Amino acid sequence: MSDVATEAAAVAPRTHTTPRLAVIDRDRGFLQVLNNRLSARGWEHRMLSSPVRAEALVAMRLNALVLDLAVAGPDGWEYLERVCSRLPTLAVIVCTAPSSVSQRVRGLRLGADAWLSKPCHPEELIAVVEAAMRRHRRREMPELSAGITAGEITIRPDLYQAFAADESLELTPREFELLRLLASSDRVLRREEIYERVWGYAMVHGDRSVDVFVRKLRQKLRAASPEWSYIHTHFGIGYRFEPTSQGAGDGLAAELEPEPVFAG
Amino acid sequence: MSDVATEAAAVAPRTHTTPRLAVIDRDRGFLQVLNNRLSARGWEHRMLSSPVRAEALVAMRLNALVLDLAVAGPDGWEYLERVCSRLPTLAVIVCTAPSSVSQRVRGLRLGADAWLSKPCHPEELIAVVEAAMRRHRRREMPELSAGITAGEITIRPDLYQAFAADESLELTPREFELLRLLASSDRVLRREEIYERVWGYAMVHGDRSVDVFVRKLRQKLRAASPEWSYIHTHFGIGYRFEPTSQGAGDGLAAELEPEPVFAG
DNA sequence: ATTTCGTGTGAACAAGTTGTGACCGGACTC
DNA sequence: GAGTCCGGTCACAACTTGTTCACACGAAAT
Repeated sequence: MSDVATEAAAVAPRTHTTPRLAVIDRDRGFLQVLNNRLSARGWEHRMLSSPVRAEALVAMRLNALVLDLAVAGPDGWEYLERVCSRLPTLAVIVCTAPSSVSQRVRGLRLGADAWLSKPCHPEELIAVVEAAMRRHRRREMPELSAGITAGEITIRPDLYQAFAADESLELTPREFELLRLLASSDRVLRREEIYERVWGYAMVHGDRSVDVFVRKLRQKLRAASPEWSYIHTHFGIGYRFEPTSQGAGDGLAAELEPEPVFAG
Repeated sequence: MSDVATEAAAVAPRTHTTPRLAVIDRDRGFLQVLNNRLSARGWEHRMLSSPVRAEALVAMRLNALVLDLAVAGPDGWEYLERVCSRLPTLAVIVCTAPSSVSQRVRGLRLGADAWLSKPCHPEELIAVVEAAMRRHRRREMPELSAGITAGEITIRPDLYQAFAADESLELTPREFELLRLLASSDRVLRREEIYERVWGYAMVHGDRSVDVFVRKLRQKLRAASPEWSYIHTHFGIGYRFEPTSQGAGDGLAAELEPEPVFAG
C-alpha cells in the first residue's frame, strides 16, 4: 500500500475525465467506507498510510489529496506546506481530528483548500473534494481535439503531433505539450506558468528546462518551416506564440487591429 | 545591489489586486466584527442585508461572496444555484446556521466553494475566503487582463507591454511594472511606496532607482507620444500619473468611472 | 542673493537573462 | 547488453537589464 508504484503513463495527458485522488490516513474504518463510495463513483483513488514525498505525488498525477495531519506527526504542517507549494494545482483537503480555529486558519494559509473535522460523513468529504476540484478542472484545455493551424504548421492533439505540409515534426511528448500550450494562448506566458501547466508542478527558481525545450522546439519548427518564426522571447518575462512570416512585414501589428493602410 | 537575502523576491509577480468581496447577512454584530477585520486587511468590501440580483453582483466585479442562506429565505437554494451558474469565476462561501450533512452537500453541489457553520470566527471565514479565491484567481479574470488606456498610450498586461498607436514602447519588465502601478493609481505615490510595490521590498534611504526609472519611462513615453506628458513630479513627495495633452486643456476629466462604492 | 536640498541626466559598471551545445542517466527496444 | 530515445542538467558566451555614481539643474529655505 505504501509502495509508490506509479505506472509511468504518457506525460500529463491532462484530459482525464475521472478524478484521481489519494487519501493519506490510518483510520481503517474510515478508509473502508470511503473506498466503497469512491469505487461506486468510479473515481481512481489510492489509500496511503503515511506521507509520501512530493515528487511521488507528482508522479501520481493526482487531482486531489485528502490528508489527515495527524498521520504526518509533528512535521505535518511542514509537509502540508511543501506539498501545497510544490503542487499548486493539486486540491488539498485536510481531514483531521477536531482542531482549534488557529490551526484551521494556519492550514488554510499554508495552501490547503478546505479543512474538515473528523468524524465527517464521507459524502460531505466527497462534496468538498468536488468543490475544490471544480475550478481546477476549468483550466484543463477546453478544446479537446480540435486542431490548431498557425502559419505553416498544424497542431493535431488527437495525433499528439504537429505537421508542416503533412510532414510530421517528430515532436516528443514534452515538446508537443509545450507547443500546444503556447499556440493556444495569445499572450505572453511566464516561464513559471509554462512549467506549471506542462510539467504539472511548481518550477524551482533557476530551472532552465523551459528554455531548453523552447530551443528544441524552435529547432524543429525552423527545420520544417524556415520562412516563419513562431516563438518569440520576451526578455525577463517568458515566451509568446505568434506565427510571423520572414519575408513580409513584421507580424507585430497582427496583435491589435489590422488597421487599413492608405496611400496618401 | 545590497541584496540582503532577497532570495525569493526576484521580480515578484505582483498581481497584488486587492480582493473585493460582498457579504449578504443580517447579523449586525457579525457584520460589524467582519467589517473591522476586512478594513484592517485593506480588502474592498460591501455589506448587504438581502440578496441582490445576479446582474447586480456582476456589476460589482466581486472576487468573492459570503452568503447566509437564511437571509435568502426558502428560495435560498435557488438563489445560490443561480448566482453560482451566472458567475462561475466568483468564489462563493456559504456561512449559515448549523446544518445537516445533506444540506451542506447540497450547497456544495450547487456550486458553493465552501460551507461554514455559524457561529464562526471571523479569521477563519477570511482564511476560507482566501483559500477559495486562491483557487479561483488561478483562472484569471477576463477583465483583469484588459488593457488600460490613458492619453495616447495603451497598457496591455497580457503582453507585459505598453503601446502608442499600435507601436510597442519596448519597456523593460521594471519599466512596465512601474508604469502599470502609476497608471492604475490616480493619486500621488511616494517613492517608498512605489519601490515597495514594484521592487517588492523596502527601499533604503537615498536610493535613486525610482527616479532613474521614471526618467527612462518618460523618455520612452516622450518618444512615442510627444504631445502628452504622463508622469508628474511632486517635489518632496513622489510622482503622479495623469495624461495631459500639451496643446489643449488638461485631460483631467476622462478618467473617473461611476463604479459602485466600496468600503476599504 | 545665496545656500541647501531634492530631482533630472548621462555614462560606467554590475547583475541578471537567454541561446546554445555538450553531456548524463533512465527507460525502452532490439 | 548495446544502442537509442528522451528528459533533464550544466557551463559558457552573448546579450539585456538594473544599479550606482557624479554632476547639472532647479525649487525651496535662509
